[in-house]
Amino acid sequence: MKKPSRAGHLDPAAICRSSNPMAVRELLTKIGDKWSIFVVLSLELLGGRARFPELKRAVPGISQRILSSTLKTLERDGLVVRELFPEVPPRVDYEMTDLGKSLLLPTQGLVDWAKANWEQVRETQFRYDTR
Amino acid sequence: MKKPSRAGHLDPAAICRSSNPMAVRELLTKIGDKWSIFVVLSLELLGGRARFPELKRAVPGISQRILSSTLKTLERDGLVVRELFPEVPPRVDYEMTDLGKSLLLPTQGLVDWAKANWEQVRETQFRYDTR
DNA sequence: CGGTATCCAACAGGATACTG
DNA sequence: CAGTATCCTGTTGGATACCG
Repeated sequence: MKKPSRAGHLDPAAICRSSNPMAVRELLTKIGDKWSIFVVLSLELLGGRARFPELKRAVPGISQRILSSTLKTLERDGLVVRELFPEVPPRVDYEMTDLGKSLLLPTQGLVDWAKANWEQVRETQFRYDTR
Repeated sequence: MKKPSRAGHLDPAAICRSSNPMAVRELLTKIGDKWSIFVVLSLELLGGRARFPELKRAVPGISQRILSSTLKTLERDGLVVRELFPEVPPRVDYEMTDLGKSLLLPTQGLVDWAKANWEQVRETQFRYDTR
């Protein structure tokens, strides 16, 4: 397990040097898309394992096509696993992997930040726009 | 200051309930775009304050137009401040705000995750693609 | 049920040229 | 110097219809 970075002081140089910075951007682009975070969080909310229509209900507003492609990307990345039961009608379970669950933890950091500061961001935007 | 969330167990329900979940997605979409993170990190790397061409040099590959619009968005969000010196030729300084700096901290969590797990993600992708 | 195929609108962002 | 204007392309994602 990786230990959480000690707070206090942050070294942006270390951030930029750490492995390849592209990984960071790719990760952010990936989980920063319109639905991934919600799908991951909803799947965890459903106990870490759920069927397609359960997920669809748990993520209001998502279309079938987007849920499908989002899950495929998550599966490709190893964050969820897909299990097909060859029944009629077919049934598919999606389950969080340990890797997927491990991503929830740092995500929490951003959630906390958004929770703590988003209102201020909105106000700043408003002031900027109404100048 | 917000205290880092205690590890051990994570409550996704809390994540989903925390303020509005839209804030989280908007934040991720924002910093998950192609250049924002690099601009923010580079600005911090340059000591938290820099001029336009310094930033441009510090972020290889970014175009003038994109750097400009990225900075404008960051300014609108209150993550950086823009200071114009009415000289000829004009000169503009960009500086990180405390809010902007505070975002670096949770970002570090994702950086750590990417550093620790990205190779595994790539391998998983490769295996998925070559099936 | 759990998708894929097709079509389309919106937007991000790159190249280039121009301006106060 | 520090942008903006214009043009253009690729990608994201929404709607709908069809398939095994």
